[in-house]
Amino acid sequence: MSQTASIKDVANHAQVAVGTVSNVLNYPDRVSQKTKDRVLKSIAELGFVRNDAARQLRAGQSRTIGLIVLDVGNPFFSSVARAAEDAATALGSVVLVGDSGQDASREAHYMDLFQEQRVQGLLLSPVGDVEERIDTLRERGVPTVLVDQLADTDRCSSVSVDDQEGGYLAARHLLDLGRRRLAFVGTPSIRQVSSRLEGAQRAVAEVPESTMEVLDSAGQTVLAGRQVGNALVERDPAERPEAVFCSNDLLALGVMQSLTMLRTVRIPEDIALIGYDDIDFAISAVVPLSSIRQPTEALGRTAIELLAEEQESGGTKHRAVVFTPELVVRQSTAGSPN
Amino acid sequence: MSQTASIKDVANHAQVAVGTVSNVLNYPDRVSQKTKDRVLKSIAELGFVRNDAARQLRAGQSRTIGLIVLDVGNPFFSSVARAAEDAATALGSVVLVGDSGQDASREAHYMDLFQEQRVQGLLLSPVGDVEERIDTLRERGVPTVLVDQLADTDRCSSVSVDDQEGGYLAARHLLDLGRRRLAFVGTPSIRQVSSRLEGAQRAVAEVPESTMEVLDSAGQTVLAGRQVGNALVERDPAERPEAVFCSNDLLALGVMQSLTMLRTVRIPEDIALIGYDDIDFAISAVVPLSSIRQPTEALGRTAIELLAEEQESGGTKHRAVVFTPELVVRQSTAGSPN
DNA sequence: ACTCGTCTTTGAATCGTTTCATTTGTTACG
DNA sequence: CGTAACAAATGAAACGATTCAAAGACGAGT
Repeated sequence: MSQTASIKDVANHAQVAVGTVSNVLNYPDRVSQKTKDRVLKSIAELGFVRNDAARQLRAGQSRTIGLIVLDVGNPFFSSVARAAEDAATALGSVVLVGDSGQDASREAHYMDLFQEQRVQGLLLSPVGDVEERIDTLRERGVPTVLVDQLADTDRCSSVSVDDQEGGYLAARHLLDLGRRRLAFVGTPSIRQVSSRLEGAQRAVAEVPESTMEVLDSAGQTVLAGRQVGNALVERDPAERPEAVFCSNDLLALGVMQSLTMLRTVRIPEDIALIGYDDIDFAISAVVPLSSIRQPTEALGRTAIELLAEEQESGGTKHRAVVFTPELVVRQSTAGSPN
Repeated sequence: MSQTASIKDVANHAQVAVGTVSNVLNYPDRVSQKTKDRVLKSIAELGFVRNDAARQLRAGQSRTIGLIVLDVGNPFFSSVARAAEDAATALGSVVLVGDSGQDASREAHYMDLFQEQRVQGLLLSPVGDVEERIDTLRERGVPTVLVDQLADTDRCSSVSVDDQEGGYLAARHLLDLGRRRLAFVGTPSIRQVSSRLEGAQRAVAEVPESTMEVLDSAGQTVLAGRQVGNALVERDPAERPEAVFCSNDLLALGVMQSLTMLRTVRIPEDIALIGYDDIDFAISAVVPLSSIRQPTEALGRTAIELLAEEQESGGTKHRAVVFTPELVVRQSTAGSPN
């Protein structure tokens, strides 16, 4: 009683064969009402709970989908995760979330773990170069969908948002305000970030006399943003950029904190500031933050859909869905456009 | 090759017995160097990956810990979850996170799921009345630790923060500012929230002429806060409270958005506002938000420690750890104290 | 050459399900 | 009354790892 009862215990207690108990659980129609009642009663009395490990072992597959994100603390990812969970639940699956924290070894750790768990599939927002590993996974029958990053459709499916376009929109917006000396804050080693940077550089290239410096941040968190912000505050005012584009809202909020802390810098008058992701907290910032909105629910939902397609096709057909980002203008970039 | 190789395949390929392969994996010392090399080579060639289901089945236990939180989107919980994950990783376990969304049926769903997975233990931030269910779990050998809620030490362990004290601190602070007509915003059906409310009421009882109305919000999110805020804005100014205490920062930020949107209400002059949790975003709000800080890392870490203790004692000894919250004063409650 | 002890290796048994070919039971019909 | 048709129940055989008693290999000591 103290230890969990097995299906065999239930069978003994209900005076039936183990197969019958299994049928009650999985194919209730095959069992007569009378037997069913008896078995269910025994299940309740013994407090029987299915052993998922045994079930999986037999089935050869779990009902589990692995999701590896760059940072669960980032509302962008928790929103994507939530959407994916909901979509998966509707299909009778469960999503396990792993947080790589932008660390390639933690990412690898979770990939190994999920492989051992024989997950149905993997949703991955990659840190490093994972193309080879994904090939391996596919060979081993673990379909993978890249999330928030475009993939070759030869290799695997992906859902993403056009980061170049988003970067372009952000920088173009800053330039349209009349700002010429821009700064980009982020960690370009992440592919999404470098795409946003490229887009921004394209916009800068279109406007004569405009420049953009790149400030590499230590991570993509509020804290990292604060550090960059402090560095900006310490600069000679003439050396400060006129506008700052942060590769996500967390960074932007951190930068904002530092800039506004000592009231030496005014936003947007002295420095216009724009983030990326349009998280819920952007609107309620000290200075409501302009941002680039991404459709998080659609990302999460589509990721699950694509995974289902991969499974159906046996991992042969891949599809890349790309959403379009949207500029959201708020006070942090208010000001007379030229 | 396309399908995953089993330990038996490896054994054949390396010309050894299955037991030897298992030993290479689990007790490398028992195996001679020569054999080990050969087996490892076969493992690499066949791309063998351990099947966790089979391992668990045999072991009777998984290396998994279940964590059910009220809302992963809430930075408070994602921070606790992160700390718990780190602590668990150090012990060689993995944390699976389930989001109940403050819904008792989703909570039950995850409890069932984790039970089927035969988790090592459960960390639970409960929505409804779970005491009975916890008794059942304990009987079935699943130790449970309540997170962010005090428990009878007869039944199970718990890590929590003194919510009454936190509520008292918040309300007392508002009263000390000279405010007399307070409002409390939250969902008192959640135990943590009702404790905070009780603490606040204790403070109000200490100050003559002071009152506090209770505004029941639909959830504990930014959106729910916005709704309450809108209702306050629509009130006749004379009917509005002089100070508002929200049972968490998300609600407070939502209320703040509504109040400051139309600039009809000034914070803190017209309404002083305080939240709870002191999430990272509180400091960078339109009006930097006063709050009650909780030690999230300590909560997560301690939860795992207590779970380990439960396991060692076989679920007989329980312990309740209670941390003390801390008032953090920012601009949203600035003003001359009386 | 033989025994003893140590170090390796073996392979059958086990964990708890699901599956499926068989057996058993029941009803209907000629 | 015999049997065909169908429904319900059975139980042995997987699934893939770990465990452990037993067997095998090998060198040292007598």
